[in-house]
Order: sequence, then structure tokens, then C-alpha cells
Amino acid sequence: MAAFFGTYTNKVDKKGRVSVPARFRAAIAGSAYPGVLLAPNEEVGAIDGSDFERLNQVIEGLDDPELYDDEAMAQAHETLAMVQEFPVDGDGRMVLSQEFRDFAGITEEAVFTGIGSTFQIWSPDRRNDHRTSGGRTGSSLASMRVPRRKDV
Amino acid sequence: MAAFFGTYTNKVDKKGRVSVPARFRAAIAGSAYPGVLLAPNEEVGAIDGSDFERLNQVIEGLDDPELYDDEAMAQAHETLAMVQEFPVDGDGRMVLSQEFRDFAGITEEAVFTGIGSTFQIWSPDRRNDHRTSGGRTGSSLASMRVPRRKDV
DNA sequence: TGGATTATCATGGAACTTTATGGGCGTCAA
DNA sequence: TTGACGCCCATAAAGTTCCATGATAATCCA
Repeated sequence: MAAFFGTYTNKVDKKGRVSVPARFRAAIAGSAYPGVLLAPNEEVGAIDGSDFERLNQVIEGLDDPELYDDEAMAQAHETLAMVQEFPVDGDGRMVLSQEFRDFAGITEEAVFTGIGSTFQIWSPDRRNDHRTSGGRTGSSLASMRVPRRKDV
Repeated sequence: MAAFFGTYTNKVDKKGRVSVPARFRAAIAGSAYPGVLLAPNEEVGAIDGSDFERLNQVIEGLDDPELYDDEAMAQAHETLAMVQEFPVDGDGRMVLSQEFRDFAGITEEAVFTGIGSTFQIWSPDRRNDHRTSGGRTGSSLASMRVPRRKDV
């Protein structure tokens, strides 16, 4: 499974091109398709990203009645309808569409944040606001719990 | 699972390179990726470290609705966004980024402390302050508890 | 068992590779 | 033809590998 983590800030040139962080590229390497999948995240005003493998898992999950009730299903459909494919070129860059840049308020720079099996793309300002708001006290890697191994 | 313990002090050269203690390298040997994962620990002003296996466990846990509510998830995302990957070279060294050195106040030397399934990296001064403050009386290996074995 | 030999480790420097970034050039379609 | 787009090239900075050395620790053996 692709694992995305860390924060990277890259320039967006006048063509709308931006380098996908090398570590993220490595995470999606070997995937069936050399690119990423992006969708607006309306909750936070950023862009969500993932690879094909993750999307396939999500799609499979839709068939599980325990995961989705009617309301959640309708919402999931809306989200899937917003997903777009962005190829990554030979130099490791993709072209962020004007539509998505406008949505996320991205102009000169884009901030990539890895959050596990997916990642997000932010404008620097919004990223800062989001990070400093919410009053989250510093968590730490050492304090994060892992699922207790189930003895079967 | 990787087990980290003991304290080691190593030099940081002008490129920011520092040897990972051989015992720690042995602990992560066999991991899918020859490197360590580091994240700032804002509570104590040091750097938390772990291996890939541990991070993957954490990431898998994120899909478990019983482990994370919305608030805990937001916090977990913040932590993951701070995690960075540091490859360990053939000589057993990694390059501590300027950002992380600044955060932890590390200049010439770095102190590695193993604390179980993760480890920490300190500036010598902060390490000293932290150890001597807090009034923690000496615990002992003999007094430490272990989980009761479950009969299955 | 004392001393010699062999690993392993931490450290320094140099050479090499990758990454992020900017620009150019042809193609296709509106 | 004027963008939008894909593709290729150039380059500086950063990251990574390679080689050398002294110090310490482990091993061997007569």
C-alpha cells in the first residue's frame, strides 16, 4: 500500500505545473497508472489526492453495507464524481488544472501533506491556518497507538 | 518488532550527517526500507523516530473507525504530515535536515535514546535538562511490568 | 592467557546522482 | 493562430553513494 507522509512545498509555474514530491512519486511507483487522482475537499478547502490502488479499495468498500448507509452512499457518489486523473510527466510534474488551483486558492506555491494512504494539496496560507487552528496539542509519533493484534 | 533501548551520542558533521547507532540499525534491519522515520515531538523539543513497520501499523489503524474519531483523526493527520523519511546510507548514516536540527537545537552532537518501539534524538543539553528535571526517581528494569499472558 | 589478527564502528571528504525548476518546440484543436 | 498540452533539454541545489582512516571491540591461536 502506498504510504504518504511528510510536508513538501513546491513552486507552481505559469503553466500550472508543479513537481510531485519525489517521495510521493516513489509511493505510487509501480501503480498501474503513472499519475495521481485528485478531488476537491470541500471541508477544508484543499485537494485530496491518492493513487489508483486506494481508489479501487474505496470503490470495493461501496459494496459493503456496513460501511455505507444511504446518506453516506449519496455523499460518496458526489465525491467520486469530482475525482480527476492527473498524469505525471517524465520530470515528475503534473499540471494542476486552473479549476483546482482556484478551488484551493493555490497560486505560486503548493503544499503537499502526506496523511497516510492519501495526501492533500494546499495553498500555503490555508495550510497554515488549518494547522494552527483547532487547538490540537502536539501529538507525537511515539504516542500514536497501533491496533492491538488480534489473537485468533 | 524493532526494539530500541540505550543511549548513544554521535557527532553531526557540517552536512548534517550523523551515524545511526549500530544497535538501532540492527533493530531496523530487515525492514522493507533501509531508513528511519522522524517527526518533531513538540512536547519535549526532541525528535521522535521509528521504522516503517511501526508507521504502517499506525496508518492501517487510521482506517479503523473504533480507534479514531474525527478529532483524533485530524490530530493524526497533523502528526503524519510532520513525519519525514530519512534513508540510512551504506555506512549507517543519515542526513538530519536543517529543519529538524533547528527544531531540536542540535548542532555538533546528537543523543539517541531508545524508548521501546520508538526512539528519540536530542541535543545533549536538552537531554540533560529533561533527564534531571521532573523529579523522576530511578525506576529499575526489575520493577517494570509486563502484560499478563492471555490464555486463548 | 597474552598478544596478534580481524571485524566493526564512527567519522571525514570527494564523486556522483537525483530533484526541482525554468525554458523551448512541435502538435492538436477550437 | 492562439492557446493548451505533451515532450525534451538545461541547470543549480540537494541528496546519495563511494572510498579512506583511526578507534574500538571481538576473535583467534600458540
